[in-house]
Amino acid sequence: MQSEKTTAAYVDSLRPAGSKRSSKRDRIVDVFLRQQGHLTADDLVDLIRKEDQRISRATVYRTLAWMEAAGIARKVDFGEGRFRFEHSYRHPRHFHLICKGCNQSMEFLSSDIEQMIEEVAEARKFTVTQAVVQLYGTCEACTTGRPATTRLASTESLFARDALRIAIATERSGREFYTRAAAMTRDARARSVFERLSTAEDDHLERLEARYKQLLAEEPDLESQPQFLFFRGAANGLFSAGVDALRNVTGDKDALMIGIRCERGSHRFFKRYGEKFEDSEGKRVFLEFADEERDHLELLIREYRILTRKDQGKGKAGA
Amino acid sequence: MQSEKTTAAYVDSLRPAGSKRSSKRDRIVDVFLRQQGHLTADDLVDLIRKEDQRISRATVYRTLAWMEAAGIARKVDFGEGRFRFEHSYRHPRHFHLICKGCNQSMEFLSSDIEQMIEEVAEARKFTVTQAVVQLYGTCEACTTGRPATTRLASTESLFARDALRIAIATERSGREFYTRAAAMTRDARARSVFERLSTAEDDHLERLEARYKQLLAEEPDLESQPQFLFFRGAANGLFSAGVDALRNVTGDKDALMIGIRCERGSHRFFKRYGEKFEDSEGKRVFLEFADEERDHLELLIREYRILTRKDQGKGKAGA
DNA sequence: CTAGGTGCAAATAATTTGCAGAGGC
DNA sequence: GCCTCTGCAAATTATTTGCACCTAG
Repeated sequence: MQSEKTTAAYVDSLRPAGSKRSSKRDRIVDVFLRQQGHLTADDLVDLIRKEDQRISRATVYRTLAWMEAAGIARKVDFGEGRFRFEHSYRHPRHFHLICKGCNQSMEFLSSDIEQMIEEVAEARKFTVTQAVVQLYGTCEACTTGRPATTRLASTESLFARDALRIAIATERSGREFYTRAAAMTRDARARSVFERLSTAEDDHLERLEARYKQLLAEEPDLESQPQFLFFRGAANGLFSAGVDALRNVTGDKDALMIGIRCERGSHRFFKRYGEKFEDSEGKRVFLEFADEERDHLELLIREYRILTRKDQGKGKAGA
Repeated sequence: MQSEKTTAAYVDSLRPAGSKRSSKRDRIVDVFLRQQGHLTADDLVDLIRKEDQRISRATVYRTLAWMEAAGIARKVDFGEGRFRFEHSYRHPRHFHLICKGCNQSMEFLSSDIEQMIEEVAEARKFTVTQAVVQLYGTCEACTTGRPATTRLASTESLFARDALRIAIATERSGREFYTRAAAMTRDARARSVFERLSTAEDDHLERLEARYKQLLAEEPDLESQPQFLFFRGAANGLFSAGVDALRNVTGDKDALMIGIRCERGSHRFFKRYGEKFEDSEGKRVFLEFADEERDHLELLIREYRILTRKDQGKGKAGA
């Protein structure tokens, strides 16, 4: 459970200027942040009433609107004819699976869907501010008997777990890519760059694996929980396509170009998913890695330019 | 504009058993089917009242529920706190872009998103009955000035246009694939199969192109309308990957195998999109092509088996 | 002191329902 | 004649608002 201090700091960081504090609102926000799942306004009123009878339904509605404006709460619509609310604290944006049998909702995220959405929006010149993806149907528990899965882990933990898995696969494939590239590269400078990056990826890999272990130590049942983050191309690491491509490659420049492409994808991945956390340490680690991948990227580009100049020099000399 | 006869037949085909007809309901259904776009219950009441003052709001609500149950109407929720309704007649299922500026909604479809959704559902063992994808934001007209694009074409026409484009690209790439495969194949039987299929694809191509031209003749501005159907892998035809793959191939069996894979994708495409039409001639054409592609597929598989037996025979004879 | 914030009760807004009468088969 | 459909008005549900009072800065 999160300490009150942490959520208080979180709320303070979002509290809009020119709004006065009030004990009622603080109490509502506090109760709301202690919940998980998707509450209706009425659910929240009931929860509040357990702690304080003197809070009116109107105030709860007003506070919900206030929290939404502040970015503390997100309004979600499951087509029930009323809204539900989920909080953003340590809770990245996501999509929903909604079971019509048990009225439970599950969360997931798909990089691939997000990307397709961006492509559609771009083609239509549409600026997306909010993407809603909701799959209605029947969950596993309702289809089979009723052994409802133990749903314990927070979205944040699941997100961290899956993002780390992808990151680890990426670093692993990156290490392989750079090791192979170093072995096949003739240009000495380029080779030493590949060697350096191979070592760097190895270092990242160790840190990520340590973090993954730590995560599992904190929540041992995390590994058995269902997949949350879907990211097709990255299941084997963002460099795995590059490793394949390396096989049909002859020049050092080609290897650098492949590295650039992979590294760019990798940078984007860490940046994008680092930013997905509304708040957390995971965010810090991912953004730090994003920076390092960007450094790698720049290094590769620099090296590519040098090699290109060399070739041109040769070309000119030869001509 | 659709003839009344056609929509009447459509409604009759969906009318549930044991329900009796009534002039009021018929009138409401008729008015509803004449509209396009997403109507609120109130919009519909207003429209009805223009033709008949004696119809009550309750009846409209009840008829809307009746139409939804019959599959004539689809309830859509744009998070406005009330529902809207769109009809299914000649109107395939789709996703929505919703502009918060002008409250207009646009429709689109993405094969890729649909596929990702299926993958997520399968991984979570979730049975999806309805997939909602809604992108909220600002449309082009609201972002720039106000030259609102002429939105005239029906979803069905746009769907037909884009599906035909993909189909044409697929047949074109299929023809190229089979022509090349025939040229490089040593086995006489297999070669003649490839030649036959090349001719078949050429025939399909002509028919599809004729249909496409006809579509444009009916609605000349169709080509300038925005993209409706998004299907990444198929922009260059479902065989284009096969054409590429053919370059790195040596055996006749490999060529057959690539053909099988492409043909399977192509069959799926025609089947899936043929079925998307709630009702139409496009459906018939697509399903007919799906059948023919399935025949191709079976032919290829048969040929593949024969070639495999030959090889085994040789292998045994040689051993 | 003054701009918010709060409670209460009334207002809205979309949709549903009970009931008595009308109408199709 | 029976069962469904319909109109009307009242009920229900989720949410918002007017207004008088309260409270933090």
